[in-house]
Amino acid sequence: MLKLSKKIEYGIQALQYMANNSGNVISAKEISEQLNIPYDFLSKTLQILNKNGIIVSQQGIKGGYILARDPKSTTVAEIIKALEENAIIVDCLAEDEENCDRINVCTIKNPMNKLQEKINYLLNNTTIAEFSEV
Amino acid sequence: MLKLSKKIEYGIQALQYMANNSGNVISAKEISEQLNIPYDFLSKTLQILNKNGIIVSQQGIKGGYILARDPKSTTVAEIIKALEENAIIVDCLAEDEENCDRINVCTIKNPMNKLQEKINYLLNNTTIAEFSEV
DNA sequence: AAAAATCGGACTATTGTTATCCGAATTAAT
DNA sequence: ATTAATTCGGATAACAATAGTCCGATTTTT
Ligand code: FES
Ligand code: FES
Repeated sequence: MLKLSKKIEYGIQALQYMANNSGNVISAKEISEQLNIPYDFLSKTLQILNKNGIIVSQQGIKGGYILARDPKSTTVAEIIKALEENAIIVDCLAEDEENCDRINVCTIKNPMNKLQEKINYLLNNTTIAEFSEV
Repeated sequence: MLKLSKKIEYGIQALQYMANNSGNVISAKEISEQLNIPYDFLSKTLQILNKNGIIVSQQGIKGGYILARDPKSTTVAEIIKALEENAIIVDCLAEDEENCDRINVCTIKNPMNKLQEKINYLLNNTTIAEFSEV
């Protein structure tokens, strides 16, 4: 398994939708209906993206969200991080490496790290803008 | 999340161990003890790798496993497939694409596929041999 | 015959993901 | 002021996937 969560998938799709409607405040309801994403789940996702600076919210009636930045400068890596997830392929590459109870028997850390860095490069170099270009 | 399963992680580490002891038949018990991997779980993993041609088993006392091929020609992508898992980042890129109930509202298939292909390239070009070079 | 190993199926425990619910706060329009 | 539409935020439930365990059968060497 090497799958992105629905939170990330929906998040990216929602950001893509917002990028394609830039200038307008878009409500969670609109995105939910247009993209057939469960409303409550999407709301949570957008709230997290707002909290972490990827989008800006406007509360109250007529409220909704707008992209905080140029789609060209928002990377998939940043979105994943903003959604409070990560893209780490094996436990031992997590920040708190000392935490891994396999550290003493681990013989794959270095080679796995090479692979990880290449994946990071891809995620750091794919932006929301690329999702807008259909 | 973009994590490899323990089955894959243990599998790769076990193959790496076998590559470093090539020529010898290695038992699941030995690998389990040396690498501190749960025996039953590892056994299952090795049996699947055997069934799908990555390693060759020898039954009975003095039995165990040997790599079926040159470590240089066994890729991570092949290992994942042999373990009957996959490395597909979003559902809609699975083989049975028609199966995805979001196909009609999906606006991310093409861009996600580009990312997927780049990841596939990495997995197809990383071999067990690279895990042996410490 | 015994011992040490693979084989294979079933099962359980644990965790992680996905989805839902509900009440509170905010804001615009009436 | 009131109402309506929205975001906010915490709790919880339903579901799925992962990880780990157990046990008996089979194979093969000694
Ligand atoms: S498995 Fe934790 S250090 Fe590699
Ligand atoms: S989400 Fe299934 S086709 Fe894209």
